[in-house]
Parts: sequence; C-alpha cells; structure tokens
Amino acid sequence: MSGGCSIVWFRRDLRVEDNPALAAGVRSGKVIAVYIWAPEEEGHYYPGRVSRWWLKQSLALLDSSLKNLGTSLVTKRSTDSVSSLLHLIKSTGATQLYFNHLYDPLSLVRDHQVKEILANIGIEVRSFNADLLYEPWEVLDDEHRPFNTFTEFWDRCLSMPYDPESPQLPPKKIISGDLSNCPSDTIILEDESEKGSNALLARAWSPGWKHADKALAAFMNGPLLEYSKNRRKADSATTSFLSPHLHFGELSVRKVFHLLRIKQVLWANEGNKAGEESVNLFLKSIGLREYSRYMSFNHPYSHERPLLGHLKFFPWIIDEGYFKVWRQGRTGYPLVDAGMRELWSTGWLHDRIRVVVSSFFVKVLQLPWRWGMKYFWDTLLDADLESDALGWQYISGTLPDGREFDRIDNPQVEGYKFDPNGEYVRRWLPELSRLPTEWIHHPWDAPEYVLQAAGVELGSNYPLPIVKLDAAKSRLQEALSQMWQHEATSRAILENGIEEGLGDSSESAADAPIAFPQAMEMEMDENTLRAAPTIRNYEDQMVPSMTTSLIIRGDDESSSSDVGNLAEDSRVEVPNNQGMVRTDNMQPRVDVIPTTGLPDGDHLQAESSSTSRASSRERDGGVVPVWSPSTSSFSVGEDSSYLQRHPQSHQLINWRRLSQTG
DNA sequence: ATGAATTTGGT
DNA sequence: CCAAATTCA
Repeated sequence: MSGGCSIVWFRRDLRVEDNPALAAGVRSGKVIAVYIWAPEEEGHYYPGRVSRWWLKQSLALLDSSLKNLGTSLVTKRSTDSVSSLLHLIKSTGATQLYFNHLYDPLSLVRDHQVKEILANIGIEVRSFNADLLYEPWEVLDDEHRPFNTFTEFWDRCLSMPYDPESPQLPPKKIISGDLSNCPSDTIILEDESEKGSNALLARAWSPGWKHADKALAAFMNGPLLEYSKNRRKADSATTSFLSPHLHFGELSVRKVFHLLRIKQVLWANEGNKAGEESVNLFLKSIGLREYSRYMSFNHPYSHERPLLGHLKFFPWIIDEGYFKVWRQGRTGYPLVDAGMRELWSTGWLHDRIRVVVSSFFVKVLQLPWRWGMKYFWDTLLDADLESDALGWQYISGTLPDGREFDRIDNPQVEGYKFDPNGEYVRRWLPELSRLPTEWIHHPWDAPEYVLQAAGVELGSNYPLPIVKLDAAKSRLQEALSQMWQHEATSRAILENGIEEGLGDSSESAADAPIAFPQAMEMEMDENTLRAAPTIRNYEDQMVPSMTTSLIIRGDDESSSSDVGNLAEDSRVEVPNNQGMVRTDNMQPRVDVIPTTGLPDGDHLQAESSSTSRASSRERDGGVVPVWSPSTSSFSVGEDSSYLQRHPQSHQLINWRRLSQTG
C-alpha cells in the first residue's frame, strides 16, 4: 500500500495521539489531513458561540501539531461533506479515506453514505473507534441485545472479557500528500461581534490536545483523590474540566481509562478508600459518556424524542416568557438563577447545577425539555448532543432508570446542599450579595428589615419565585392526569387505526412539532415576569427530523417529487406504552455488520484473527456501524420492545397508579 | 423510645 | 422502584 495517498478525515477526534484513523493513514503511505466545516448539516444544532471558539483554537493547534509531523491540516468550508470529500479525492488522487466513528444520528447516516458512495468509485474507506472504550455493538447482554439501564451497561463494560485498547503513541512522522491542488478554505468560526465575548474564554480555558493532556495530569494528581468528597460543591475547582477536551476528541478516553486504572490499583493497594471511591465515581462519569453514545446508537432519536413513550402526551407549557426568565436567571430561585447566569457568562456549569436548572426547567416550569437541551447546546462549552440528550432524558424521567417524573426537587434545599455558605449565589447574583447566608436560598421568607439591610427589593431588583413550588406540584399532578387521558384516547384511536391497516391522517396532525422559539438570544434588560400562563401544548415536542434530508438524499429509490411525503413519514415515531409503533420502512434502522462477509472494506484485514483476542474487535474498522433504511434483524422493533423489556420499570407502576387515582 | 411515614439519592 | 436516612407520631 505504500506510495498510496489517503485522506484522514478529522471530525471530533482532534488529536494526533491515539488516533487510529491517522495511524492507519500514516501506515499506508502519504496522508492528507482534512477538516470539513459543514454546519448546515447539523440542522438545528449549529454549534454555539463558545463551542465554535473552542473548535477554532483546537483546529489551530491540531494544524500546528501536524505541521511538526510533516503535513498540515486542510480545512474546507462546505454544505455537504460527502461532495467535499469527493472533490478532495479528485484533486489529490487519494485512494483511501480513513476516519473515526461518531455516534450521533446525523453522522451515522452521513458516514454510511460516505462508505457507500466512495466504495462505488473504488475508494477504500475504513473507519475506527477512537471515541469509546468499547463500540456500542460490543456491549450486549446474554441474549446479545443492548442494555437498557446504565448500571447494567456499565457493569458489563467493567467486566468485559477484554480490556479497551491501549492508547497509541502519536506518529513520529507523517509523509504529506500533495496539497498543491487542495487549498484550504478559510472557515469562520467566530464573527466580529463574538470576538469580545470570546476573549474572556481564553483566560479560563486552553483548548487543544496538548492542553488536554496537561489538564488530565493536573486532575489525576490533584482533585481526583478528593473527587467523591468534593463533587457536590457547586463552586469549586474539583471536577476534571475535561469534558470540552473529550467532546472534541482532543483527549483519548482510553488514555483516561488506563491512567485511572493505574491509580485505582495504586490506591486499592494502599487501602485508600476515599481514593478508590473517587476513581470509581469518576469512572462512572466516563461511563455515562460512553452510555450516551450507546443510547444514541441504539436509539437514534434520543435527542429529539423521549425514550419512554408516555411523555409524548405530556401537556408542555409553551411559554417563551418562562423560557426567557429561565435563561436570564430571573426565576426567583437563587440557586437556579446563579447557575443560569454562570452558564450565560462562562459557558460552564457544574454537573450538579446542570441537574438543578434542568430539573427546574422540566418539573417546575414544565417547558419542553428539548428547548432546554437546545439552550444547553447553544451555550455550553462542552455542548455534546449525545451527553446532553441523555442528561435531559434522565431529568425528564423518560429512561427506565431515570427519575420519576412527578418528583420535584426543591432548589432551596439543593442550595443548602450544594452551596451551604451561599458563596456561589453571591458570586453570580450581585443583587443578593449582601443577604445573610440564612436567607440566601429563600429570600422570599426573609423579614423585611433583613431585605432592606441587604438592599434587596423583591419583585424589583430580584424577582419573587416565578412559580411557587406547591403550585408547581399541583400543576404537575394535573398535567400528568391530563397526559394519561390523552394517552388513553390516543391509544384507542391508534388501535382502531391499526385495524384499518395504514397510518391514518389523524396521526400526522397530532404529531405537529413544537418549534424552537425563534429568538434564543439573551435580553437582560427586559422585565418579563408576569402571571403564570396556562397555554399548554399537547403535541409531542418534536422537530422535523434532523436526519430526514440525509436519508432521502441517499435513497435514490425515492424520486424528488415525493420528498415532502417521505419527510413527513420518516419523521420520528414515538413508541407508546403498548409498544405500538407504526411499522414504517423509511424509519432508519441501525445495522451492525460484522467484518466477515462484509462487502464494505474488509480486504485490508491483514491481522490474523487467531493471534490474539484483540483481532476480533480490531479497531481498524473490523466492525462497521451501518445506518440502513431497510429492515434488519438487529433493531427491528427495537423501540417498540423497549418498554416491554422493562415491565418492572418504576415509571409504569407509578403512573398506572397515578392514572387510576387521577 | 420506636415503628411508621416521608424524604433523599441514585443514571 | 429501592435502600438508607430522617422525621413523625
């Protein structure tokens, strides 16, 4: 193969160390390293300002690392990654394409297309695992089915018969392909208006794989030991701060894992209980990241619809005023507001506070969780579709192992726990900074003279609670009983409809999505507090599928004239409690195709499969995730059987009781 | 003082 | 849900 030229397509693997796609490129000869900026492909999920800022720095550092090794990073601005790749192949004469796996639904579709299209023109395409300890299809239960609860999943990950791959060293040298015919496009990740705000970010963060390495070492030798003790302090530098590095793949999660294992053994031998517990806890957070990819792969719509179907019928309160108040940090609950102000001004939020603000969003305000998720996407430095979808689904009680929906956490009580001295609130809410600790988490209870002395005027310079907690509780109960009525009605309709045979029109009417609010930007000047609204929306909160256009574009059997219909049909379908799901052959399925017999690029598997266990899970594209619109044995009925596999699921039991009493 | 009821933490 | 902790009567 030497003498050949390969394109190494960088995406969220912006590192030279432990990068199997890059390593494969180097092994096979000349390398052209490419990054394609095609944000239009992301649909609603155009990256936010801080995330783009990070990406910009990270790409610059990757480029400089590649230059040290003998080539440079070619950047392309595109609206269509596939055609950009085709163009690059033509202009460079490359004969191979290597990249590392992604697991979000868009990438699954697009990467599958890339394989198909490029294979058809004789390009060898190989893809690798660089993002996970184990590929999603490796971690299965005894019946070879994917797990549906985190604990089971993670237990299996930690007791797999083989370890995750050991991290690879960076290549010593890269032989560059001929770049003269593929000039880089300037990609604009930061516009003029954003530069000012972004300047502050550089003081707190250092993107790039080298800095990721340093951050990892600093954490391992410092805060990790006390991680379990400190993890519930809202306002301290006791977390790893690795998540943005991990999101962009600047840091190999396998490297993190192996270093953690070393610490674990060390501290176990010393009998250091706290240290051991800390490692286990931190490992668990790595595990949750793994699980988010796992869920995204096995349930590709988890970012836009609830995994348990019942929330389809929840009457969300569609109120942009509420939404704005939440974003501005003017809900009247100090811990929530402090968190939202911190998020807005820094792009960062402690994990515990993320739970507080998102749970408040869903349970107290009863806003559609996808709005909150989208806002997180827009503002978080470590915005990550899979992780955030998992987090919001957990909060929303739509996972078998998530929280009950009818449980409201009390931000006041959480304030005592996460911010006992009120320092966090005082930092982010200057208007409350003179309030004594006793009242800092519930200023509405404070005597008038205390408020006066602190210069707090409730309803004026700091709001009264936008919704009282007991009001929120009764409102939630009411909403839940309404939800059950709707669920029952809809089930009746569906049962009738299915007898007739085909998807009836009532269904698509009911599936109208709740759109994202138009303007999600911050307006701090306006006082939007007002009486509680009662507008509710009974539709499932779906948006047009992000994947629709890609599916259709790839599917040549569909003529362009019925694109509209297909778009409608391929939009998400939510399984309900009966496990009734429309059998819709346009619904994407995820296939796993083992290397053996795979028409798709296994001809380079030089390694003998018997020499070691490793070869059976060979990282070099040994197993390829394939997103296929056709039916497959792997995931037919996947979603419909999701609940059936969890008849014991607490939500079902709770809610059945609820529906009877309501 | 002690069993029952309620809250809390957990992915 | 379920176990553990905490509050209640």
